[in-house]
Amino acid sequence: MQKRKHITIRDIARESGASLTTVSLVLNKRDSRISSATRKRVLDVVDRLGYRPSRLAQGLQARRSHIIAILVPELRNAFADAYVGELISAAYECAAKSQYKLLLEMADPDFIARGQYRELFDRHFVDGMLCIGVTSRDSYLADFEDGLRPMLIINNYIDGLDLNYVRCDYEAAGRLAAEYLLSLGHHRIGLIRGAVEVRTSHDLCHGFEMALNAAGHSLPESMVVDGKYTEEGGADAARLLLKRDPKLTAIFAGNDKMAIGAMATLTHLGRHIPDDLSVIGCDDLRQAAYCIPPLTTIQTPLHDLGYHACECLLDLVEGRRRSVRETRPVRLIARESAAPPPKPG
Amino acid sequence: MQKRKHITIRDIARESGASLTTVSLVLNKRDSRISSATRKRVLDVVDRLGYRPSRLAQGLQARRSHIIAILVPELRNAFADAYVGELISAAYECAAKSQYKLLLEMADPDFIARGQYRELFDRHFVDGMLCIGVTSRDSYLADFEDGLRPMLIINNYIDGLDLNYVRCDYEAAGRLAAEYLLSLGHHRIGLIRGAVEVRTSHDLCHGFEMALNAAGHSLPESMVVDGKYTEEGGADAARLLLKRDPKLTAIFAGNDKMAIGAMATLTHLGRHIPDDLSVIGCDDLRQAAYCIPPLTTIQTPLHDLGYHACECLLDLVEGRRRSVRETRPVRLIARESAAPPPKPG
DNA sequence: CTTGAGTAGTAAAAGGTTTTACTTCGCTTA
DNA sequence: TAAGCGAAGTAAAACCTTTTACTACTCAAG
Repeated sequence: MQKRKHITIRDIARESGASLTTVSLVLNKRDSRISSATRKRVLDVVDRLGYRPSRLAQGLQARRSHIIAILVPELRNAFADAYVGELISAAYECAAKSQYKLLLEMADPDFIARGQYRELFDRHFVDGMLCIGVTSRDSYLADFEDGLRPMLIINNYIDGLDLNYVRCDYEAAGRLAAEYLLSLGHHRIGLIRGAVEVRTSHDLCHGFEMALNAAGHSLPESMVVDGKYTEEGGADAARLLLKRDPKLTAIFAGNDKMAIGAMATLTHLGRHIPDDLSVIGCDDLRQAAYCIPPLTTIQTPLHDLGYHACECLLDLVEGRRRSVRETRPVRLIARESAAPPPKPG
Repeated sequence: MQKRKHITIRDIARESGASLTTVSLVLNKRDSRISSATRKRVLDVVDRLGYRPSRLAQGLQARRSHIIAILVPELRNAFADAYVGELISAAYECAAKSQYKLLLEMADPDFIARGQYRELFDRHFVDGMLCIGVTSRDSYLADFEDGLRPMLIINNYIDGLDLNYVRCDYEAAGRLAAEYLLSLGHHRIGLIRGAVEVRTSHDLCHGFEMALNAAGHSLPESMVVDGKYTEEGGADAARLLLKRDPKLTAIFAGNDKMAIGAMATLTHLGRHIPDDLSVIGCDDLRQAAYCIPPLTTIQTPLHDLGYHACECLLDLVEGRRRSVRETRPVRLIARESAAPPPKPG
C-alpha cells in the first residue's frame, strides 16, 4: 500500500491564514465568535483540499471512539445465525442513526480469559457493549456491575447480577403457546426447551407449565427436553419426546431453529405436520414463513428488540440513563404447522 | 456514566522511575537496550496498575486503526442473511487471528452519496474494506482502482474496473448443475438466475447453458427468469416457469434462497419434490440440509471464501501483495431434492 | 479621556503513544 | 592517555484534534 498524504487541520489553517483554533471552531459549528468572512475562507479551503478530521485524533481528545461492540456467543458460525443476525441488523440501524459504528466481537474462551471484554473499554476501543446470547455461566459479566463500562444484555438476565437488559416476555410466550394448543384441543404436549443456562428459557417453561396447570393439565418432567437452541438439538429432542410418548399430538419449541429441526425429523419419521402432530416455534424468524409447512410461532419482536436495546445502550453511554431493565411483549403468529389433533382411532 | 481515571504510560514511567521511552520500549519488546532489572521494574508497575495502552493514541501515532470494514448490501435485514452471515463469520475468524477487528457498514444510498466509503479510510476509521454483494451498478467502486485504499470484493467482479476480488467458480457451478440434471435424465429444465447486475450470475448462466448445449440441448430464453437472489424472487420465478412450461421436470436456482422459495411455492402448488420436479440450489447454506426435502445444491465454499478473502485483504493492507484476483472451486452436494424425472404417462 | 463590554481571534496545553536523535558512563585498545 | 565503542537510557518531536485561557481592538457610555 502506498501512502496518501493526510490533510490535517494544520494544512487548512496555513492555507486559509487562520489559526488552528479558528478552523476547529468553524468545523465544529462553535463559530459564534468567528466572522462569516473567515468562516467562508476556512470552509472553502476545507472543501478544496477535501479535509476530513481524523477520528483517531478526535477520539483521543474526546476519550470516545463512537464505536459500540456487539458480542455474540461462541459458535462456529455465530454471525450466520438468523436470530443473531436479526438483532445485529436492528442494532446497526439504530447505531447508524446516531453516528455510531458497530464492532463485532465473539465471546470465545480467549476473549474472556484474557479479559478482553475489559480491554475493549480500557483501551478506548469502544464506548459500550451489547451482549447477545450470554448465559448464567458467563460469570465474568459481574465485572460490569459497577456501571463504569456501559453494557446491556439482549434477551436474557442473570440472577444475582445487577446488569442492564432488554428482553422479551418469555413467560407470556410460554403461556400463549400453551393456551393456543389447548384451544386447538391438544393436551399431550411435549416441550423442547432452550439451554438451561439461559434464564429466559426458564421463564418460557414456567409460563407454559402454568398455563397447562391452569387448564387442569400437567407437564410431566419427561415431556420437557433441552434442545440447546439448535436445529440438531431440536431434531434429537423431537425424536426423544416421540419415543417417550408415541401418542404425543403437539410440540412447542423454545425457538424456531429447534422447531425447524423437529419438523425435519418428524417428517423424516413419516409424521405429517400438522395432521398427525402440531409444532409451534418461538421467535418468528424470516425462515418460519418459508418452512414447509409454514411455522406457527410466537413472535418475539427481534427487530424492535435489537433497535431498542441499542437505543438504551446509547442512553447509558451518553449518560441519559443509569440503568435499563425492560421487557417487551410477544404475540402468536398462526400459520399452518399447528392444527387440531388427529381424531383418535 | 462515571469517568474512570485512565492509566497512561506516563503513570508507569513515574511509578517505575523510568522514562516514557523506556516504558514504551519495554512494552513493545524492542527492549534490547534495556537492562533486565529495569524491564522487570517497569513490567511490575504495569501489572500492578493494570495499564492498557490506548488504541486511539497508538492508532494516531501509527496511522493505523487495525480495523477492517465489512460492507454489506442495502437490505432491511442484511446481517440476518445466511449468505452474508457465513462470510462475515469466516472473515471474523481470520481477522481475529491477526488481531484485527471487524466493523460493520451498510451500502445505503447515504453511505455512497456522501462518499462515506472514502471517509472510512480518510478519517482513519479502517485500514481496509471487504465488500459483499456489490454489483456492476456500484460505480463508486471506481474510486478504489488506484489501490490507495485496500479493498477487496467477495464473490463478484466488475467488468471494466480493475479491482481486487476473491470469488467462486460460478461457471463451473452452472456446468455441474446442468451435468447432474442431464445425468438424471432431465432436459426440460428451468433456470432461476441471480440478479443481472451481478457479474458472477452471468457466469453461472453461461456455464449452465454451455453444458446443456454440449449435450445437444438448448436453453430457451423463456426458461431463464431473474429471481433476484431472494426467497420471494425464487417463488415468483418458479411460478412463472411452471406457467410457461407445465411439463418442466427440473429447476436450477442460482442460490439456495431462491431454491427454497421455489420449493415452498411448488409444494404449495401441489407438486411433489423430487418425484414430480427436481430442484437444485447453489451455495449449500446450513439451511439447505434442513429443508424438506433436503436440498441438493452446488457448494460454494463460503467459509473458506470469507476466510481467504480476509487473509488477502490483510495482505494488501500490510503491503505483502499489490493485487488479488482469485477463483475457488465448487462441488455438487447430492441430497434429496433432485431425482430422475417422472416417467411420462 | 477613561472604563467596560463586546467582537474576532489566537497561543498553548492536553490527550497518550511511538520514534528519532541524542547523552552519559564505563570500559577497551593502541 | 586519548580515541573509540557498547550499554543503558532519555528529551523532544511527531501524530491530529479540541479546549482553555488568553489578547487586541473597537465602540459606547459616563
